[in-house]
Amino acid sequence: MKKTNYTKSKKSFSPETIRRLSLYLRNLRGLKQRGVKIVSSEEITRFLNISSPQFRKDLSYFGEFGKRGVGYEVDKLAQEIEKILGINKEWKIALVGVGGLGSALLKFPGFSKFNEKITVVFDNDAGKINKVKSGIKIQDINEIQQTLSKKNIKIVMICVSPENAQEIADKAIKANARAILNFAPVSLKVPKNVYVANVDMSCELETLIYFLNKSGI
Amino acid sequence: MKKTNYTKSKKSFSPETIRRLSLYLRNLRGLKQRGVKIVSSEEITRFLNISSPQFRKDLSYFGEFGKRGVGYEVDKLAQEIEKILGINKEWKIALVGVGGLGSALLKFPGFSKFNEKITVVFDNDAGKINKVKSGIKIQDINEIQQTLSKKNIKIVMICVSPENAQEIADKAIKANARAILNFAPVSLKVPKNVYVANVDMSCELETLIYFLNKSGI
DNA sequence: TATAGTTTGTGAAAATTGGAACAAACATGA
DNA sequence: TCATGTTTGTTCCAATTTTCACAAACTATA
Repeated sequence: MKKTNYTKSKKSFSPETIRRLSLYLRNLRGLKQRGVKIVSSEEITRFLNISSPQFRKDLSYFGEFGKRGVGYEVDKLAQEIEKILGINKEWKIALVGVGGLGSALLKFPGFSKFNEKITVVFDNDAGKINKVKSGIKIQDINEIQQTLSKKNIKIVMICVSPENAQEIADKAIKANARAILNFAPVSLKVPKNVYVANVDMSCELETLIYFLNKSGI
Repeated sequence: MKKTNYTKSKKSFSPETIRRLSLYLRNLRGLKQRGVKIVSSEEITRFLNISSPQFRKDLSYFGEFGKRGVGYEVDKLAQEIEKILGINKEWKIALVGVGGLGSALLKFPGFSKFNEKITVVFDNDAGKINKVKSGIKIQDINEIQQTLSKKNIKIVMICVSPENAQEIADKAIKANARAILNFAPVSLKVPKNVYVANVDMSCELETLIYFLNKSGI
């Protein structure tokens, strides 16, 4: 008897695939700015430390976006990846902790462009609350619950000291945050339905030092 | 005939192992500060999203550091990992670009503590050159060659705009830098003997948004 | 000393991830 | 229209990475 293929298993991809899609997207935007209309998998991966089959396979998990014998339309593929990542819609972000790093992130062009916008800012320092920074009024951290609910914000960037990071994470989650971008050098404990990404500079630096040191100065 | 074991193949480990060692170290330092003397592989991994066999195996690539039936001495293991990573000696770091992010990194406690120190700072803005920031005098970027050579600095943090990042990387490499911690959202092209680690915030954020979006808001 | 209870270190299995190869699809030019 | 050359999408295979399971080593207690 012939087996039907209804259960054709959609092969699952690595989370690394998603990270790479983000890289591809950045590159595509650069190409677009330079006026490039068509790009091949070979060209786009040439300087990315990624193989061209890897690129094609990453895309294949989500559909067919190229034309054989030709390549990929830069603009169209960029839009498709934006759709895949979900950044075709606007995402509002709350930032907690307006110290040096928090202030820098408020000005960071990588965020303010496109559809990822820091729209609310919190701090616990009375000297900062109600001041305006980069066009945004700093709110009391104790208002986080009502503000996130009212504005329906699900993403929180934590830029406070490692000692306070867990407490802030707890407050954010209580206020229905679902995703945390953590800049504090500490491991956060969160429930399973909350996503955490760590931007861990000292970890990157130490990894770098290991390989540098091993190579003999 | 009995085979000698001189050629016992030291199994090779993943680069992820190194990244995890850095995480373990941070945790051990936290435990030490809280006065904990002994820790088991189960306890230390409990909140790290890492399994306890993974922890033990990661360490096993470098030696035996625990006592069976007991666990690991917190302070001793921390020192051993510092030795493995090479951060038991002091590493001098140059920072290029004293904008918002660069200024924040100068104050970042995760770097200034321990043996990783930013000792030189460069910028190309005449208004900033020769000013002192966080106790360090900002130098002209054009002095990078002689300064890195003279002070024997091998690690460079790049905190400039994505447009200028490649040019800065080229200058740093020409000045004999061997490791680059890149904060600019761009992929750098470097020779094979230069190590690059990227701290890529927008990439992390977009990965986060993907999973958040997929989960249904 | 012997026994029971822990926890490490590690070899082997399982799972995941990346790479190579190739058929299918398209373009071009004769 | 046909042949040639190019590039994608995908299957299969190789390599890497993680997990599992358990012997070895240690403590504590009777």
